[in-house]
Amino acid sequence: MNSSFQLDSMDWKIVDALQHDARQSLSALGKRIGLSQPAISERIRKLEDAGVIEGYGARLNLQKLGYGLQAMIRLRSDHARLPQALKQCEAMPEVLEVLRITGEDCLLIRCVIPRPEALQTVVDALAAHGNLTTSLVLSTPIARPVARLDTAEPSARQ
Amino acid sequence: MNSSFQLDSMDWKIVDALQHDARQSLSALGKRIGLSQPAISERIRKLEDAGVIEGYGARLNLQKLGYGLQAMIRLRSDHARLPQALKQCEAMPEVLEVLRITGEDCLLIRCVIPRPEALQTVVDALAAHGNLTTSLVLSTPIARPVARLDTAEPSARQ
DNA sequence: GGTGAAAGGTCTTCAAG
DNA sequence: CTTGAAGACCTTTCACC
Repeated sequence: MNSSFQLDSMDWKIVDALQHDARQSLSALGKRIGLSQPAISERIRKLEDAGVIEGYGARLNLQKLGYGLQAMIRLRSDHARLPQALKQCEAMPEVLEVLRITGEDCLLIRCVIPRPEALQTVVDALAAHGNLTTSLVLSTPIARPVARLDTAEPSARQ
Repeated sequence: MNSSFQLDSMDWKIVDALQHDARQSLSALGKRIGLSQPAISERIRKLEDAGVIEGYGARLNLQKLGYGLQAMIRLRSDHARLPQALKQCEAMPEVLEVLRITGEDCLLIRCVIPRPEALQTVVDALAAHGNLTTSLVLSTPIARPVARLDTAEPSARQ
């Protein structure tokens, strides 16, 4: 099933708490949101089984890992050359994320760069597959986890 | 300070493992990478204290959470109107990430959208702060955690 | 859906090598 | 860095409401 999962307000509290700290104990989580520990355990299991929660990961500081620069590169190419461009992206560990998007540009590529010189090799490699528009990331003013939009109950479907 | 932290190959193995599964037990992690559990514990503590590891979060499936659409919006504005634009972004929970970038566009805004109609309200709100270029995200061909670039060569080239 | 208790596993902290 | 062990904490499982 690729459709959405029905989360009630308790599920969202659990999801919010796990986004903030995925390593906290289930008993601490239970106290925080007012549910018994076995109940938390069961709900998390269901969220995992349903694929809502895909896993747990560490939030890392790219700067401290030695990646002082981040770049967003838009690639404008024709449809036939896309597979080749993606293959090139896969081969470069600097590329963390590739989005296939609508509009004049086909791909939006996020990559990390240890040193300014390293950006050149990435750009050179990608330029073979289309026209590039490269932007350096100066800062990240907003970065936050996904939240429930409707404060109303999810049963309020149109 | 804000500079990089010296990670040896063991530290990188720990970071890689924690990116893959942050909830695994430290003893399991130790067995996987060949280090005793107290040693793992101590290294993780140092990585956390140094700010390399900023926290732990859940990886969520946006589709299953009810966000079928994702959009990347570029906003081109003048410098004086940027604070106002950011304030607007902060006020919209659909906006997950805002990047300040170089180039003709000032901001790159990632947002999630539950239904197509919801994109309109986001776009309308942002359009007051500058010219928008909106792209829908069709797919995410690549999304992977950060890894250590090979010390020898920055990246494999075809 | 919820509680509470027992059994087994895990983390931290310590010693000593 | 390692092993080993003690005590505290956590998770799972179960019976039960």
